[in-house]
Amino acid sequence: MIDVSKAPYAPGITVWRQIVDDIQQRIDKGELQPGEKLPSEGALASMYGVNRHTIRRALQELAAIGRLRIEHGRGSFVAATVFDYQLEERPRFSEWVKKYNRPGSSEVLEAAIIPLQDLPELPRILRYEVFPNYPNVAMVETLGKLGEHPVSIARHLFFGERLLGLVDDLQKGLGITASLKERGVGDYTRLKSTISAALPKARERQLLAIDNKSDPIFICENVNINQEGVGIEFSTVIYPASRVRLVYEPG
Amino acid sequence: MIDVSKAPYAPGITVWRQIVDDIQQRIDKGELQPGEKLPSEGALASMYGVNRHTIRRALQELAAIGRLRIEHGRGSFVAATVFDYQLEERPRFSEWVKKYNRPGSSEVLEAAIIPLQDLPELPRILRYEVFPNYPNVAMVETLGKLGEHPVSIARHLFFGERLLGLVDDLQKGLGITASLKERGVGDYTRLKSTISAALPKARERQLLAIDNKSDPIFICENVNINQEGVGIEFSTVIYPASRVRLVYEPG
DNA sequence: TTCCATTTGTTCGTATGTATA
DNA sequence: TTATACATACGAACAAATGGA
Repeated sequence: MIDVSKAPYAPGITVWRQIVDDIQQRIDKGELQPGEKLPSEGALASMYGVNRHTIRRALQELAAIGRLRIEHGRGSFVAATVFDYQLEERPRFSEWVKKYNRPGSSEVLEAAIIPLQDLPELPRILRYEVFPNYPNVAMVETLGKLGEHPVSIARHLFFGERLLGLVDDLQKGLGITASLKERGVGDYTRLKSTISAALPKARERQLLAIDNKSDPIFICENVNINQEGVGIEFSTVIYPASRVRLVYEPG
Repeated sequence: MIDVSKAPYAPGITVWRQIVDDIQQRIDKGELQPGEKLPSEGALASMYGVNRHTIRRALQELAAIGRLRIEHGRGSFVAATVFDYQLEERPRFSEWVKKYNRPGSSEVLEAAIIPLQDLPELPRILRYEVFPNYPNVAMVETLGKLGEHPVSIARHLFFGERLLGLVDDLQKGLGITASLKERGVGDYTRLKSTISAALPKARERQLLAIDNKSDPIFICENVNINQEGVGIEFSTVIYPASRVRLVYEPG
């Protein structure tokens, strides 16, 4: 909660700007957490010792620059941290981490060899007509985080005899990209991504730490191929829409 | 409802596949409407003159390819029609219409000249640093349909003195692309699209005919520029996620 | 379903300081 | 100096949305 040391306001700078700066600093310091509700306008007005209009002017500004979310009849809330995920031909989680300069992690939730026939998404996969018809695939499920924020649940399916060893590699602590390189897949590119949206199931909400029941998730189905055009990986990645935006930038 | 002319099944092709094709055709012809409930498995079995297992195999396949939704204890329902929207450097609604071979329409909901200052999204717009700083913009809101299905609500903001006349042009029945061409904007391309997701507000649900309260929408913010790199249009487009998937295909 | 308390949104009015012609 | 316009700040009242009893 906010504790205002009722200092007199500096002259020469408008009061509402000083309040904007103050609240922004409290957010940056972590004193105010993403999603947290601010006191009501009336309460803030008396805490800061100003008129409600002055508080409103400050809150409007903070909302305009994306630090707050104001909801009619409910209150003002500290905006969630948002990570822009770039749709690219060569998507790499490590690039994303670098962009936001936070400790990224990719925890393996599950890894197993699965018979092709058991895949519920098999008909969709076959329709792309790029994946080799091996009897088994390597399935790896990972939870991606940027800093403390869970940002993705990825279900990777790797096609090809050599890639089945990936499951072991990962349990030895090797990363996916590293293991692929080891196994002769140095470069792979995106053929297609199909994006849909839905509300999360219970497990997804829990893993992605989605508080608000009405926050949707993105569901991206990706087809990745090697330089010869052979399907290497089919992945289904779930992103929490409250924390991740997808960005398309041609060229 | 389905009326099966109990023809003998073609040899050489499995019966369940023939049933899949038959049901798929009925959906395509419009004989079965999106959301409609199919007869029970037992009823279908006797109608098609096959065992219930054969029907089940066919229904499983139809669900796997996304044409049906099977709900335990309720029945099978024709899946909503899904339109894939391609993220492209030169997006045109007309291309989308062509792809699905349906009568497309773009109804103008509202068109007006608006002072720049009154735009709630102004701070975000300015951050792109490509839009000229005219005092007014032309705002056009359109409802896009493919066949009978509403697929988009677009709020276009056009920047530049010459483009203010667009508002009049549209009320005369001219299309956006045509009017732009008239006004010297022959070619414009996408600089960036930012995609988020949320649940629709009441008005959006109504316009987009979204039945299910928990069906999310895509919100795409697009920045379009001309060949000189000057910002022409900032648009916010809403797609119903139950009916539209976004597709990214590099190259 | 209705009612009520809380909270934000909007619109009046008033007063003051500052920049500009 | 004067007049004007503008942004800032305060006060009060009511409208509209939300959530819980």
